[in-house]
Amino acid sequence: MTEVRWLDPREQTIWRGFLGATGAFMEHLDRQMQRDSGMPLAYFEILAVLSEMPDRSLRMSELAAMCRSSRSRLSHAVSRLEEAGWVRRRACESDKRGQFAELTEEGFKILEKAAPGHVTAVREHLFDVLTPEQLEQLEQISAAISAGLAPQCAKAKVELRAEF
Amino acid sequence: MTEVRWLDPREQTIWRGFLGATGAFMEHLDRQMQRDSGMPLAYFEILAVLSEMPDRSLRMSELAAMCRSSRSRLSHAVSRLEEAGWVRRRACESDKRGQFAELTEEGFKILEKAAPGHVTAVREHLFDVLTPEQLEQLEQISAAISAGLAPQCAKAKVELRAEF
DNA sequence: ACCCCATGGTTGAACTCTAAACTATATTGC
DNA sequence: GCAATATAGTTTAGAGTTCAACCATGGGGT
Repeated sequence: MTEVRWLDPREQTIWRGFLGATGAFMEHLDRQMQRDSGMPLAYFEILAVLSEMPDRSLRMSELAAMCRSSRSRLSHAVSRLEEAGWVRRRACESDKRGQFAELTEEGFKILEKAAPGHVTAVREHLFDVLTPEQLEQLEQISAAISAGLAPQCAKAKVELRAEF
Repeated sequence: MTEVRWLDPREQTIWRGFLGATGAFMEHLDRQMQRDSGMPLAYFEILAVLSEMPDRSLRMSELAAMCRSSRSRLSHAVSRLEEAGWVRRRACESDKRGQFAELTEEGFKILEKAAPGHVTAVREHLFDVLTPEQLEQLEQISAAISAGLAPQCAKAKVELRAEF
């Protein structure tokens, strides 16, 4: 139980800047998707991930992992997408607990319509505003943050077990 | 109406890395706050911003701007925080449409309790995993993204006017 | 074979967020 | 001074998310 190391003014500036930039950027992308294609960005990501899979289908839990989504959230989302006719569920033969989510033909068409606007927005507000060096740096920074987070998840699991 | 410039594999990697890192990081902070202090990160930010103001109070719209929140969202959030007794609304004398949100003594205490865990998490997963040079870079990158987004907002307002 | 627990996934309730409509006050231009 | 419009903030309805509880199947150990 040591003393808290508060953020000094310089760190505050960096932190607020980071929050502001990523927050505004993500919000912009989400709004763009909602406005132009009538779905939240998270749903677009589901369609996008599915479209890149052989058979355009994936087990629910794998899909959740790829989309950084909880199982519950994905389940709700897929239900919604299923109602829209863009995704269909299929049982898994080898594991009867399992479910596949599969992109429908209609879902693929919707994805094709939505993708250009999304990619354009990403390019315009990320790749076009950063220099090649900055992109390199951003890659390293992202990697470092992810790496610093990974043990945390592992630790959480261990602690869960340790409760007995 | 020119051709879409799709992301090449390298750009895809950077983009996915960025999404993964920021997504996981923010989610971690949100979960930490929810678990340890029973409120979403967004609510903590409201309390934090208020606490730094003279009189610990701020007009609703200014508060919304500082928290990168819509007016509607802030209104809901403040209602919730008011129920909890952590914030109180006060009418504005000079502009009778206006409202101040003011941090209560109890709200300040809650904030003091929640802050150490939050700051520690931010430090642990951001400042401790990046080198001083990377922090510098991140600051520049954030600034560039924000700058690239700012004209967009201005443009949106102009277009709104142009509809007449 | 059976018990125990882990895993895959869904569900329902409570909560948060968004968008649009709405009220009330302020401001502007004639 | 008044109509038109802009601004501040709230409200309502609907959509999305979270959390915990839940069902069903799978996989050991004994």
